[in-house]
Amino acid sequence: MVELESPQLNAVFHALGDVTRRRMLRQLSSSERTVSELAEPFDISLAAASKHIKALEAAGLIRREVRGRTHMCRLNPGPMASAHQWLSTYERFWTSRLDLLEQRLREDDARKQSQTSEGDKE
Amino acid sequence: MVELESPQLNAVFHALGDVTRRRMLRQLSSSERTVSELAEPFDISLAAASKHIKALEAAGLIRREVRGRTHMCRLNPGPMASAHQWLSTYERFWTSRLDLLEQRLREDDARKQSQTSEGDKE
DNA sequence: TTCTAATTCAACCATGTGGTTGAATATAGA
DNA sequence: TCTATATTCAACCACATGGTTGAATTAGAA
Repeated sequence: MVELESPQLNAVFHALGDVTRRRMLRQLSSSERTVSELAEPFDISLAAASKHIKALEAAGLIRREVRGRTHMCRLNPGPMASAHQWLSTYERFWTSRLDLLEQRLREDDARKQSQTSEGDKE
Repeated sequence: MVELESPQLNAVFHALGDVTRRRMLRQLSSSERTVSELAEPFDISLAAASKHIKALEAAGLIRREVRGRTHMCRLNPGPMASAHQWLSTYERFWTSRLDLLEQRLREDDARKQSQTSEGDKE
């Protein structure tokens, strides 16, 4: 059910590649917040904060519920799970020394059967 | 030991926010490759590929070993582990319904003690 | 209705990004 | 030594990004 297509991942990783936005997510992990509440800790204009929030929303990382004139934002964890899952593919590379040995063997293997049939998708 | 400071995370997430670079990492997960080997599947110039590789290197996601005139690249998993770990902080938000209930309670809690002492760092 | 608060929009700016091409560098091989 | 290969560098371009300011929009509150 978790989507791993590129456009989504692009947006998610891009959104996460900014400290301000990561801090906003951190804020939302304790409770939902309005736009002004999210903007408050930062020394930037409300308009700038609004743009950051739109980036998070575009990546699907947050959801917004308009209540009168205030916009209430809350975390939407799905895309984070996708990113997490994408990274998990590489988990064996950092987990154990044993896996490292295994990897070496697979490398030799791959090296033997020259460059026929590149199964790499993303 | 895993570093979670912002500049590193910025570079890592930024590097991951591009399909070409993610595909390059995918290639490197089966075996180490030279610059030209990494560039081959893409319809871009070698110079462009070289830039992508530099971005991955800057993020610490790959290591390069110069062997004569060829540059051999291999995966460096550490920073991926950092990103993975960063995301893990939010794991409870997507794992179980029970955690979702717990989160609601924490939200109410946070809401009660107004906005005093924002402990949010990133 | 009128004032004020919450948020976005639009225009603008400096800088970054991903791509190009052509030249430069350095090494392997004849 | 001469030539071909592997890679980077430099200059350039179009467009995205993150920021600004000031005006517009919308909805509570008086």
